[in-house]
Amino acid sequence: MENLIALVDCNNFYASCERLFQPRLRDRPVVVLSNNDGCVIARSNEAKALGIGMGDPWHLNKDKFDRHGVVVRSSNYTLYGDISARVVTVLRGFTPELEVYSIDEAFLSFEGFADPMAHARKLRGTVLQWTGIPVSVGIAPTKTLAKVANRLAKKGEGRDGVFMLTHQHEQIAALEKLDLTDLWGVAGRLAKRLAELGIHTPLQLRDADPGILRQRLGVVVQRLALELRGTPCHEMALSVPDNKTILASRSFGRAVTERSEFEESVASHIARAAEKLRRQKLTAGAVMVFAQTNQFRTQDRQYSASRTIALPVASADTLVLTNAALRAAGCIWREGFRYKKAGITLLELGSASKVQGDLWTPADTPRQRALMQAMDRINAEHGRDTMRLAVSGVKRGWTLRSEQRSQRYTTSWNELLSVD
DNA sequence: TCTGGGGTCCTAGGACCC
DNA sequence: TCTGGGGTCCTAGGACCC
Repeated sequence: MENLIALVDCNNFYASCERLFQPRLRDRPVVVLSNNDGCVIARSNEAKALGIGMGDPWHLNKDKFDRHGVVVRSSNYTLYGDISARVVTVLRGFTPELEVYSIDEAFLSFEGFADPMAHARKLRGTVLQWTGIPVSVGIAPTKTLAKVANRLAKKGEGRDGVFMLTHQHEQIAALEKLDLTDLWGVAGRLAKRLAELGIHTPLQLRDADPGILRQRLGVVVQRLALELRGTPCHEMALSVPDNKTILASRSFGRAVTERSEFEESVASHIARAAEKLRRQKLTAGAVMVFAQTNQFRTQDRQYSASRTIALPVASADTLVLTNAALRAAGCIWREGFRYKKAGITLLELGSASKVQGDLWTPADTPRQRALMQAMDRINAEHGRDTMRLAVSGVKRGWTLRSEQRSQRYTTSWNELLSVD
């Protein structure tokens, strides 16, 4: 069987974690609350049966929870992260290729296994035995179909929490049981736009013309439809990529009107974000601060704003340059109305281009040498190994920012290159 | 009074450049 | 100096996921 993917999903993960160490919570409705005990983010099956919804605010439901004897827990992410790692360790024993998709889900390549169902059942039993966490397994040729299979496994289709969708007729039968918004990647807005195109069911989406989907709704929806047909569009990501953003945010919990209090909050959030950044051994290319008013107070005028400050940052062997800078350095030249890039591997990194440090060695021109010397000089002045050359909109002018004090230097290109 | 926090990817549109 | 077309860069925002 080619390209079989298993999605392993922990059942009611946070609630299951709480139960591990509190046996008295077994068979009782359990909910786990978000950071500030604001709203429900996990529910045991018993809690779901009481009609408690994902995201239900606690302060509006306290009475109901009391009435039904619901056990309410604050979240403990350290604990959940630890148990998640244990589950992943067990899963690694069942496949050579695994993608950790979220704290409670992983995609496993089941390619080449003689009896995937038996393998999955064994996996499920082992995870439960070794970690105490119940999981469901969905198996299919694509990630999107594996999600579908997993969903049905949770609903009791298949056997022992395992459900497989290998044949087309099975896939079609499965899709007939779902709504559009049950699909991975379809929420309310998209469902509405699909409906405008006359697509109301997962099966209709599966059989829609991919070219028209692409044209009308974008590449994401096109991929989704192809995946539903069994054509993989999402590769397995075997290693965990570096974060592209790190966010530290909190709701205030009450109205903040004093500037000083606001500033204090911003400072502490930035400190927390920076801690995460250092723990992951990353550097930041920019800092963004945002704030918004309480969207639930619809009687109030709403406001939101954000500011971003670019930081000049690069690892020791990487320079971050814009194309304009490369062009100026003679690495990119113009031919007619076309630009050509000379022997450079340009990796798109956000909207800047990331250029490997050895770029300068093979293509060594006087202009490039001058640029490097100029940058060296400025770096030396500010005690940095590397710096970013940012191109401002000033005519024939370039803005350099040192990392140290975010100072700005505006100078002409020729002035920059006049190295003494 | 109290309504989460942390992510990813894609697209549209304007400024700017040559 | 004018011209037009096309590319890049940047920002904001939408949409979705867990």
